[in-house]
Formats: sequence, structure tokens, C-alpha cells
Amino acid sequence: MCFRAPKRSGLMAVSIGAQEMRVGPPAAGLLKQPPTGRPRVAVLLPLPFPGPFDYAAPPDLPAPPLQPGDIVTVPLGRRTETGVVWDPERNLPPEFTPPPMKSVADGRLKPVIARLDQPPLPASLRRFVDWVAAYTLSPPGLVLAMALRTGTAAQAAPALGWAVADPPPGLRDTPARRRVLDIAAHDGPLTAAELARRAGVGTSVVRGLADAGALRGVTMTPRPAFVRPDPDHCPPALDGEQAESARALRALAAEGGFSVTLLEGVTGSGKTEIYMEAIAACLARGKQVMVLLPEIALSSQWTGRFARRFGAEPALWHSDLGPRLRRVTWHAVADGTARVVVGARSALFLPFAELGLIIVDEEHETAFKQEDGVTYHARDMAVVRARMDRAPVVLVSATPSLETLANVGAGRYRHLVLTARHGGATMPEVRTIDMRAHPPERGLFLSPVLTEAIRQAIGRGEQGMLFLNRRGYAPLTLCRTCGHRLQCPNCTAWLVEHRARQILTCHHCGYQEATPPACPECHAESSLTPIGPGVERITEEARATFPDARILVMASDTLPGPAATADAVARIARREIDLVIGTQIVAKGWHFPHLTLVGVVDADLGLGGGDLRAAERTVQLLHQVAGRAGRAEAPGTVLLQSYTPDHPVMLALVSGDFESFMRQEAEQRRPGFWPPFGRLAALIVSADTPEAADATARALGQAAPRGDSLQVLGPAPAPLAILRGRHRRRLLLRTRREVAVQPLLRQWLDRVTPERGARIDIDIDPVSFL
DNA sequence: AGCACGCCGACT
DNA sequence: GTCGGCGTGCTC
Repeated sequence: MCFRAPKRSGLMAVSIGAQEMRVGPPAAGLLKQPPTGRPRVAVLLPLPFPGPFDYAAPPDLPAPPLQPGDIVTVPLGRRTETGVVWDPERNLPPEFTPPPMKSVADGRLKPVIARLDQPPLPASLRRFVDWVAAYTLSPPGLVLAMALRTGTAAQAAPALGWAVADPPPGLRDTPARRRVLDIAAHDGPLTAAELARRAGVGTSVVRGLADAGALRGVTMTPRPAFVRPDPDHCPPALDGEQAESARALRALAAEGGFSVTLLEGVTGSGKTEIYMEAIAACLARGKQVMVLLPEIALSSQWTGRFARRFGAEPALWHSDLGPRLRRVTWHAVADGTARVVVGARSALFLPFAELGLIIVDEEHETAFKQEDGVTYHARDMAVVRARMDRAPVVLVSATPSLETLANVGAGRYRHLVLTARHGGATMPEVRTIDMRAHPPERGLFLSPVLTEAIRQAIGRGEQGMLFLNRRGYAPLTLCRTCGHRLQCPNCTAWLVEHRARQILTCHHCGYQEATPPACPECHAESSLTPIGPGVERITEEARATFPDARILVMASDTLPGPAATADAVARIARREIDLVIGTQIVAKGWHFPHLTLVGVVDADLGLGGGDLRAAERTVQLLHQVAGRAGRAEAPGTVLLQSYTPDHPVMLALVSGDFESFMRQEAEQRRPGFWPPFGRLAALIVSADTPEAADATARALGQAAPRGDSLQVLGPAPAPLAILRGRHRRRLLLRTRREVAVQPLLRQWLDRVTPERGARIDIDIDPVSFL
């Protein structure tokens, strides 16, 4: 475990993923006070403006005066908007500070309308918003919008509940009415819909009772959904390296202060139990905890483990919470009622009153990268947020990203490693199947070696799994007569056949059409041929090969939500299934105690495409899939179907030596200053015509910065040259680590005016190169 | 992001 | 003669 304290030379260095940016000390919370004229307050609105707007402080505001963080309503044009009183200083080092906005003359200042009765946005969150905006080159208002995305003001009306009132004289008594009144008397107040549902009547009965005066409307107080977790509820018995790691994390969490720790351990090594101990220490210290998961699908399983350890459920935060619960949760985080929040990346922007610890589970997952709107990497921003709140952050993974490993190597992050699988289970044996030597039968996709292994596993009463990261029946359909390929009208992509639904669909824009009976080009009948396999096609082959096996398909389009996913996992655990066939979704941290054989249908998939991180990602994904096998007493086997069994990725998976693999990856990236040894920013030009896209891209290319420590690649057509009907070009800026890319990009963009109908999007630290 | 103002087509 | 298309521009 090596660690070097961050240098404290005036400005502090924050190390995140690939990049580094300095942060100044927090500014004093004073309002802008010009030498002459009326007092001004800066108000940041959740809108895409380049900065806050100035307003006059309202003369008749009850004390105390407006403070940064206060949530206020202000006039904007002829409407009213909700915003946040912003700090007069932007808390950023000069080179990242956005250009000053021309402020408006005193005479044109409008006064703030009102301060809302809401907890103010904490200073650390305000600094975080400014920082993320400056780093991602986004308008700060759009970042603020993520912190306010709660229905803060406008739709803030609390639910109306109905409780029994004194029965008015002459109230007509019916069985339906009596049931409603009984339930309202026992469980009330409840909303009209809930009352009607429980009584098994229509809402008209409730309405009738309300109109008659037998029910009175009351404002519902939010349900006390947030029980304090008890750090001593059910502590685990840990020993050896587990106990040691848990002790180290507890110490960090108990002490507080900023630090970053990578907790690395193979699947089943008990990483979750161990970081739960850090959570316990943080709770004991009276601080709140943020836990980031790459996907909400994992949260129900996570919540269960948390509840067993702490005797209470954590608060959940994700994009489809529902407006009411969302609002209640937001306020519970702000006032400290919610002690632990588990969420997707948007939980980063919650207004924690006293944040004491951040956990980023499955740190390497690319799902942490937000690709639309404000593009940010939640893992990296979690490190920044931890710094602002002076809290430790723990990055957790079985296969850490090269970025994180580089930070460990440079001594910026601490490192805890768990080597053993918990409970005596051994790591599965991984072997490749050389598809050149053992090809499947013509028209099929499973090698006889794999089908035989599955047959044996099922014969022993164990379970098998086939993994293929491709939805649908076939990724490409072509006409045998004329060679026509069925393509999306809006994107540079093939249409994927989904045979069960009898449609062809585009996985990029959602376009779909009925599977045509004849070729749309040459009109030849029954000439359309599926090329390549998707899970549907593998399922068809498996059903033919194992006619007696009970087969379950797990793909995002066959499991319509977390509940269905949890149900599928439960059925597998109950041994109602012999063979699981799935996409990416099966790779998640599910526990399948009877699964002993995993077959990867196409281990080479994902290695093509010239993506910087293709190899790294394939190793991470396939290792995670492999981790599903053999968790109980029975040892597991993983078979990788590959046409390139000598590829370093396959060798790494077979040997299990990821350390050398990642070292090789690092050595390939180091000389060219590829991340994490240099910085990358993508410029994506998109336009409604190819001409506008080309002209704008060319102008960008001509205005590109030059220098020894940087390089501009492109412009080039994006791999998805047309997406949702928009024509796209890409440029890539690659610099040495010490170069600050944000001001460089700002100056670059200032020199270019996009053509009509064209826009330029910036992606700092791009993960996807489409 | 809204919401204006602002100039060119099919309707009461 | 108007209603309305969304193009451009502004909001402290």
C-alpha cells in the first residue's frame, strides 16, 4: 500500500482518471458589492447560459440577507425561473475560469422575486458544479440543472391525502363507502388513488365522500422512508486479508479527509462486505455516504445486502424515480435524514449536507461515462466531489481501469488488494476454443467442444450459460440475389433483425420496420439472409441442440425492468433453469450458485474497431462474465470461442494474469501519450447536411492549435457518420498530460464559426469513439 | 431552454 | 384579408 500525500503548494492538485486540474481554496461567502450602485446578487439559472445573471437584492426581503446557495425565483424575460444565488468568486484557477460575461447596467437590474423555503445548496456542491462545468466546457447552468433535477419549485405541490372527517348528517352509507372510510380511518391519510385501490373501488367513490364532507383533504407529510442504518447491526466476521483491508478502510472513513483508495479483488473476494465496513465507520462518525453503481439494475441486490448489514434500507437515486419520491429523497439528502444514498451517476449532484465517504463500485465500467448533455465521467467526478467535501473515496473493481491503475502506480491513489475468493471457492478455469480447429457446423455458431461441455454440465445437474453481447437475431440482413444490405435510414448502421417481434430495428436511433418478405431493392422473394448471430439466434440453436434443457434468455429487451431481472436471477438460483443465454446484462454481479459452465460465443467481438480501450474493455467484460461461474463448492469452467486464441486478451483471460496484461496495455499507450499518459478531447461536428458538417470540420481543422506537446487528429467522418439523420465528423485533440486542454479548446472554438445547421460538441476524456 | 418577434404559404 | 410555419435573437 503506497501513498503519497497530495502536494500542498498553494493550489491543490486533484488527480482524476486521465486528467488533472487545480482547485483554489473556497471563497468567502460574500455577495458581490460594487463600489457604487445597488447591491447585486449573482443567480445561476438551470439554463444553458455562459454564467450567472445579476439581480438586485430585493429591498423588502425578511432577514437574513441573501446568501450564496439560497434557492430563489427570479424574473427572466416575461417568465419566472428558479435558480441559486451563486458565489461572487468562481473558485477556479484563472486558466479555467470562463470568460467574464458582460454584466448589465444597474438600471436594467431586476430584483430577485423571493427566496424559497428550501435548504440552500451547500458550498461544496456549488464549487463542484463550477468545477464540472469548467472541466467539461459546459454551461454551468446545465450542470446546476443536474443538481436541481428534482422538481424543486414548480411541481413542488405536496400530495393531497384524504383522512376521515366527522361524518356529515345524512351521509348515504354504502358498502363501497364504508370500506373507503374504514381504510382511511386505519391507514389514512392516503391519496385518492391509493385509497380507491386498497378499497377496490373507483376514485369516484372517494370523490363522492370528499364532496359530501366525510373525507377531508390534508397535506401529506413525506413518508419517513429513511430509517437510520445501524453501523453495529450485523457486522461480518472477517479474517486475513479481508480483515486487514476492512480495517484500513474503516480507519480512512473514521478519520475523514480526502483520499482515494482502489479496492481491487477478484469476483467473490468479498469486496462489498469490506467496503460496507468503511460505510459503517462513516456512519458511526455521523456522516453521509454516497454509493455509485454503474446501473440501477444492480441496486435491488445491493439494497438487500446493505439491509442485512445495517438493518435498514439505503435511499435510492436514479433517473426514473418518479417525481414525488425524487423530491422527498432530494430533501432527505439535503437535511441529512437520508444517511446512505445508492445511485447511478446522477447521485453525484445531490446536496449532501455532510458527505463523509464516496464508494464507486465497478469503477472500470464505461456506463459511468455520461455521453449526452453534459459529458462527464462519474468515477472521475466522484474523486473531485470527494476532494471538495474533504471525504475519502473508494474505487472498487475486480478489473480496475488503466486510468486508476496509473494513479495507483504514480502514488496518487492507495491500493488494497484481495487475492482470494471468499468461502473456499476457486477461480474458474478459463480455456479458449480455437474456432479454426473446432468450427461449428455450417450455419451454426457453437463449436462442438462447447456444446459437449454444456451437455455434460447439464447432465451433472449443474447450469450452463452462453454469453453473447449482441441483442436480436442477426446483426445484418442481406439479399442473396442482389447483395443489398438492410440499413437504417437515419444512421450509418445495419438494421438488426428481431425475429420474435418480426421487426428490423436500429440499435442507435430506435428506428424499426416490419421484416420485409422480399428484398426492398431487387424484390426477390425469400432471398433475405441473416448474417451473424445475436442472442435470439443462439437461443434457436441451443433449443435445437438441447431440446430438453430449460432455457432462459436474459437481454435488456426481454427483461423489461429491474423486477423482471431480479425474478430471472431468482429462477436461476432456484435451479428452474438449465441454460442461461444472455447479453451484457448477465455479466453484472449476479450470484448464480449452481452455474459451473460459461461459454462465450464470440470472445473476439469488441476487439475490432480501432478503439483505444477495446482490449482493456474486452478483458474486463469477459472476466466479469467468467466470474459468474463456479462460485459455490463446484469449480467452474469458462470456454472462450475465438478465432484469435493467441491474442493478448485471450492469453490474459486464460492465465488470469491481468497485471501483466495491463502493464502491456500501459506500455502501448505511454509512448504516444495516449490516456492515461496524455489527455484526449473529442470534437464532434454534427450537421443536417454533409456539406455543413464538412465545412465546419474543415474550418476546425484549419484553426487547430499547433505545438510540440499536442496533436490534432482529423477531421474524419465519425464511425457512425450519420446518426439520427445528422451528419457527423470527428476531430481528436491529444496532448501531453501537463497541457490544460480546456483553455486550448476554448480559444480554438472562438476561432471557428459553425456553418448554419452545424454544431460542435466537446467530449473531454472520451470513452466512446463513435 | 423558452418565448418573443419576424417575414412567407393555405385557409375562414 | 388572417393563422401559422419555425429561423434568429434575447433573457440579468
